[in-house]
Amino acid sequence: MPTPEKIIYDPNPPVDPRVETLVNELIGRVADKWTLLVLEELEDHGTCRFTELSRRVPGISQKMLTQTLRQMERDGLVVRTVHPVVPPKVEYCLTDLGHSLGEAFCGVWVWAEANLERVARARMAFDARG
Amino acid sequence: MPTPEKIIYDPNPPVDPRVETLVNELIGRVADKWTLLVLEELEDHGTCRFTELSRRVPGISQKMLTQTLRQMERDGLVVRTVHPVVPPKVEYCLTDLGHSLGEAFCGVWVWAEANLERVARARMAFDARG
DNA sequence: TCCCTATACTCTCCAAAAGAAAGTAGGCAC
DNA sequence: GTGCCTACTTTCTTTTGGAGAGTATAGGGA
Repeated sequence: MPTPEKIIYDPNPPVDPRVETLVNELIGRVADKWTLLVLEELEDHGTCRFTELSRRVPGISQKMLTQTLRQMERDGLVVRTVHPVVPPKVEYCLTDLGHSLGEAFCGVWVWAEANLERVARARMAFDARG
Repeated sequence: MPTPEKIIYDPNPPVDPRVETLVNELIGRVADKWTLLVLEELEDHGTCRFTELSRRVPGISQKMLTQTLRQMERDGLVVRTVHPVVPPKVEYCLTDLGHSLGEAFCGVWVWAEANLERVARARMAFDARG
């Protein structure tokens, strides 16, 4: 006999599971540490060059910056403009979509700033409990 | 002679760089794929047991679920309640802090749902350009 | 002439993180 | 005894990430 498959009452509105999967994937893609930090820099400083970003985003490697920017470009979050000069000059800026994502993340930045202390205290308490 | 250290005008309000570093760290910690998905499940379904979560969060391994829950507990986002019975029973639920983070992320879920199509189209266009 | 600089990558190598799968504890039903 | 149940660990393999060197090209200086 197959597993009887418990019926659990779900108080939430029925959502197409395929949409949910896609949303989860997109969240996983976009809620990435480096994507967030790059997004924030471009929000704050507008159009930036590659080296400028690598200086501004603390701790990012060139490899990850390139990779992150490519993915963001593919997802339609940034535009990449190449100026055919020597030495090379490439500029990145947010699209409307990228900007709207930045706004969506605004609440998280505010939360982080507001709750730094609480998290720090929670960690100390946890670590003290062993 | 040391590098002359270009002076760039920064239009943003001066923020203590130490605070910024801490916020960045916290964002990196909290804006993690699995943390987000677990947070969302606990928001939607309230208190959950370990196995329930591992069933609900698509694709998570037991190792990552344990690890994610531990970190969330350390950060004060969830409470872990052990019922000393056999077989073991452990329940997880969000704290106020966890709940507030869930609300902060709400905008991102809404954004993802609203912009799935745009991202999909952007990707197709990008891939078509080669 | 040769060398150096600047920029935006790209490549290679190694360490760290994540995933898959099997193992563990310890009562309980059979 | 055998096997089951849950919430983990442990081990092993694969993937990912970071450090650092290499690349192309034009202009400037010795």
